[in-house]
Amino acid sequence: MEREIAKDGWSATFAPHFMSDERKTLEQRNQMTDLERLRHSAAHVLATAILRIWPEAQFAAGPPVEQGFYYDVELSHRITPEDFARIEEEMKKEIKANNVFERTVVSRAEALALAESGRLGGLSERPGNASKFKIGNLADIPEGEEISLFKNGDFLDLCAGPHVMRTGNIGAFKLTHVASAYYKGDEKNPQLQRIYGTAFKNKTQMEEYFTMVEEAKKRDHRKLGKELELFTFDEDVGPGLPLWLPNGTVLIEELEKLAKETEFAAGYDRVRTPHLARENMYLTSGHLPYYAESMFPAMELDEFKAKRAELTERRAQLHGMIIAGAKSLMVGTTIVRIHGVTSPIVGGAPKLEQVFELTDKGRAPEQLEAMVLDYKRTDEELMRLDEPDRYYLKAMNCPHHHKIFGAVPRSYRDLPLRLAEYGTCYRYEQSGELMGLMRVRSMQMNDAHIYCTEEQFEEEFRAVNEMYLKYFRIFGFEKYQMRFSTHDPAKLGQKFVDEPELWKKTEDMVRNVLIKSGINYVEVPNEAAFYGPKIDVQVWSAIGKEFTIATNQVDFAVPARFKLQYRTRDNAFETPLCIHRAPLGTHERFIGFLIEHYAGNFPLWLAPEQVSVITIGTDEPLVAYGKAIVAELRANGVRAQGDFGTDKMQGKIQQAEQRKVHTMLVLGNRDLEAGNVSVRLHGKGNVGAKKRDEAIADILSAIKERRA
RNA sequence: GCCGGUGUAGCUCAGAGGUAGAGCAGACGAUUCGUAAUCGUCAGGUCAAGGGUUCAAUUCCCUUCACCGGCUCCA
Repeated sequence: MEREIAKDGWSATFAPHFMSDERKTLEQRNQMTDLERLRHSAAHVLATAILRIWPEAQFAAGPPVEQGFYYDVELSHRITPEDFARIEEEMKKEIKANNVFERTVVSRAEALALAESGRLGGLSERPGNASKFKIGNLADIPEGEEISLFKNGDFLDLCAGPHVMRTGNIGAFKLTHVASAYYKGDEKNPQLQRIYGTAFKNKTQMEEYFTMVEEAKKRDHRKLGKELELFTFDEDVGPGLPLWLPNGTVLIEELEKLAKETEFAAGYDRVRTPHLARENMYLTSGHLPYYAESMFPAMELDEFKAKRAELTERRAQLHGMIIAGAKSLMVGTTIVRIHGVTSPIVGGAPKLEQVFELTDKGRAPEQLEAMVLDYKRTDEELMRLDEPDRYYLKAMNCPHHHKIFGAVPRSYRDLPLRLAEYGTCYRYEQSGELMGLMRVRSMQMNDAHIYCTEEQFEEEFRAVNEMYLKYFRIFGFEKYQMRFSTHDPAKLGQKFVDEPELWKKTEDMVRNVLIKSGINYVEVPNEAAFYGPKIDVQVWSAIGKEFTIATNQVDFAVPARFKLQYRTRDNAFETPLCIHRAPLGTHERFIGFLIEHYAGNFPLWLAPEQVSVITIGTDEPLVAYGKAIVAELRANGVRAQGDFGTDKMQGKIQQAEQRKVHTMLVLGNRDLEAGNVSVRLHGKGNVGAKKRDEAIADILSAIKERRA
């Protein structure tokens, strides 16, 4: 697997790492780096230590990961960070013993026997405590593949390796946190305790790592968002629903400006659509029921709510009365027919919705008969009431855009039609998955849908990819990965629309564009959208979490569901292809990522506070000079403000630096006399005096050109 | 959603079964200063919410809510 080397250093250990969902092959395992071997070995040492304290522990999997290693363990004792010290003590002993990692190859039967006896993942045989997870792991090893065991000291484990030579090779390690994980990642399996740690060749490297982690935490968008007053969350508003403060709103509006300019130049038309729509549209689009659990529950508009409640109540009363009446009068007699099926009353009561019909009218008192008729009437009336009208908050903009496409007759001459909107979508993400701005429940998407013919597809798709790259150059993104997601033929008709030829055709088209454009990408099977293949751009947050920041998807299925058509040159009807694209993703995630990318030190064009004019002292002529400069900047659309108060200059500068104001113009009497301003840049310090007009012109051009 | 952790002033955090503290931010006053903080005064809290134990709970217990970490890198 290719690994990018981070240029700025902070992200080195968070470099992209693509692992397929499938079990890692032996071949891949043998490509483990030295550090990964060491960490994998540390996981075995961790298991050894845990077993010395809790011999009954059952182990599942203990691989190396991006930032260290873990081992999954089942244990009735809840391991907490308070236990770390004693576990680490035992680990140190094992490392000090400098035991060799001995590899042995065994037959499947031998391995199974060792697992049954509890020996695998144990320090000794444990009768009655079979290594159940190891048995499960064993089952995943393909027939014919070598089965190997590794042993360090008394600890014997089913393991494909590879390891370092001796436990003593683990120079430095530390347990970091404990979490939970399902065995084999399946929530139907038992939940295990996952003990995380990290390990390095030596102490110095480990210390460097922890320093870097601290640094990374400082650029976490959640921390900076608070410090710079960009956004906030409020319990009363709801989880995952960010409130954009004025500073954050500046970022949004600058991004929108960029997107609107870029899209206008690229021939997009802007549209606007409501935040919700009727149920029926989402039945057409296929979001219901398949996407339903990611959508907020429906809002029900029930014109007949009161009437419905009244009738339901009445029907329930009649039901009770009929049953009671029938029972008391004719116990054990079949007197009631329900939807044509006669059944005795005694015993189970018929269901409320069922219609009663007396079968033995001669014996039924009039009163009872009247009640049955009333019941039937009530029931029928209830059935005649219109269904309530249901509205859903939109989780995607595509259905609305499809409706716009379909709103007027389209000709091939109208294509490609590019409909763009910063549409606000709402998704009911699981509570545990929310994460600052990176995963939210309300989001504004840099969305557009391009309707085109098959012939136009390649050019359109290529142009979208170029738009990404253009944006990424502006922002100076270097560490990202294009991920091409394709379908899995085995899941046609389930996870993916059942159109094998179309899948193949569009995937080939997309792959072609990628290769022709010389774009570096990884292809991931089984990750496509249900309606077509897609390209996602993956980035990593400050603390190393992977996110999709932009997406470009092909849709050859949903336009047909909406019966979208255009008139062809030969006067026939054809369904267009649709490209869903969001190069700037959503405001929420994109800005979350930008905050971390820039560590809050935004370029001038984006900075919420672009210029602060600071006077040294409060002399009237000086303040007047400062005010004039602020006014001129603001007249030119620059977010400038003056700090003319009585604080000391150093104090004003510190305030501005802490707010990460991009440019500070410091004015003293010397500047006033010379017609100068002293320019100070955030993080760069004083860069010297300049003529006032020159300084203003520089600021304006840097903004206009969106210079980094 | 599930497992674990956390929740004290706007922010960062201290504290303890006997009724709450600091720094910064804020307000007011003084300070006239050349590139990351001058000084003083004042104000700030139902200690997340609800319930329980107790003479007494912010502290112990339970529930709820929110946030954080993990559940995706599976011998």
